[in-house]
Amino acid sequence: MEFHTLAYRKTGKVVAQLEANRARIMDAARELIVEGGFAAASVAAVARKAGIATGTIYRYFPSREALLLEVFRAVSDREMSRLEEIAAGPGRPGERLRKVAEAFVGRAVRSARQAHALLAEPLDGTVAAERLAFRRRHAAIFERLIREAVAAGDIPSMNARVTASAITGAIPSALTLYGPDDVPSADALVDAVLRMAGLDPDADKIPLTEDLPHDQSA
Amino acid sequence: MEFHTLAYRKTGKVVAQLEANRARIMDAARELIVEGGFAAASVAAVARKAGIATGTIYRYFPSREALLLEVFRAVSDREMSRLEEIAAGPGRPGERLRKVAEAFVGRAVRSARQAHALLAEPLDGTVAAERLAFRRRHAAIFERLIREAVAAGDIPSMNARVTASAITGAIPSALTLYGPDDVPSADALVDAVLRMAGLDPDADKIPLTEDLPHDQSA
DNA sequence: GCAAGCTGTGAAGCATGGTTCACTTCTTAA
DNA sequence: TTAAGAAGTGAACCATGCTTCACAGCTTGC
Repeated sequence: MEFHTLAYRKTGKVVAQLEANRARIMDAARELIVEGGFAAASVAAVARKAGIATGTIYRYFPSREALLLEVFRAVSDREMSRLEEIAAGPGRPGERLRKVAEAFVGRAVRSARQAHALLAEPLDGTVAAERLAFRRRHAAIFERLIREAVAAGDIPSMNARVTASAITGAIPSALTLYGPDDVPSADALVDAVLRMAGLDPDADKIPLTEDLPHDQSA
Repeated sequence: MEFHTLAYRKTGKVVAQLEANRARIMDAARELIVEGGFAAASVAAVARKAGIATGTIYRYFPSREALLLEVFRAVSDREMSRLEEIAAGPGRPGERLRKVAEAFVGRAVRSARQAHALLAEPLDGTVAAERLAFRRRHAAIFERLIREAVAAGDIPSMNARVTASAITGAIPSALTLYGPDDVPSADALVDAVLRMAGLDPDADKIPLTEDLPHDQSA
């Protein structure tokens, strides 16, 4: 048995370079997905956009599927944590419900193509399962808020789970039914969502005296 | 120039046979789609299920795409005309709105897998465009009813198009979010849809002349 | 029965696009 | 400077699945 000298060891510079490359690949994939859907994000196209050879992709990701999955997760996690933050924030449940709906709709309207890719673009395999999970997290946020709002007496009693999953589908549908370039009024959509949740969309447009800052119930 | 005798001409029996084969191919495709989604309806699989050779498919349809498109159209047209019939029927707009929602939801719940394939299954190409058209027809039905209901004073003023496209997505979402085997309560879903359209779901359960509003402002 | 014309066949052809791998290029430590 | 080890390369490989086509088999009119 002989001791080999280690002629090579990753140094900080190389590690940074590798991480940068990984990020560049993910960026390239994300841009392609946003521009042309998942189908446009072929391995060859991603490599070209990232300025590397196709084979190099496989130094960073075990498969195309894994790459797309990671991109999807990164984007959707960012979106989701924002909504969860609002949902957990201060204010009456009904109020927070409105804020979450506004944030969801507003974000989706502002970056319509990304929202389309995230929510409506046809896709398959593991990524499809991930999207389902993503939408369920959406639904879970609304479901929880609806339960709280019912308990607080802000809205009438209803099936929270069904209403939440309906809302979760209503928003993407309204945004995408007429294409990513013909996006509807965000306000009108938020109003529709609030009605479905049993809230009066006009309730806070005329500021009422009843705005007691109720401690956030959890 | 010479006249050739016509040694062969399609007879009624043959024509009937051809039509039967065509129908058998479409049936096979439809069943495969319902069972396993569009991906499961490969040309080879359809041929096997129909009891013919793969090449024979192409005697009846110019391409796989065309076959799937025709199957999709046949199924969705049947669904759609039922809804349009109800929408055009008698009764107040709000009443018809409720009936359409009930029919849509009820039908989808009863044949959950078919509804899933029709509404949520990932697909691509021409069929994707056809589904969009299908969903737009759904939305158009609701949009028209909402306009009528607003005009009749049954519901408050709202953006009819946005509300309609939201409803159109809400129903499939609620039905599919937890898989085709865990279908939610149809009643709860109809209630949610009615609330979004500004109707009180309980309005006709207890036949009051004047419904006392829920005290929903705290 | 026979020839013309149509339908059925399924293996081969082909397109697409993910994946691999032998090779080159680069980085590091001595 | 040199050698070990790692990263980059891209053409070839391969899997999937739609489509074609030369041929066999059937139906019809005479």
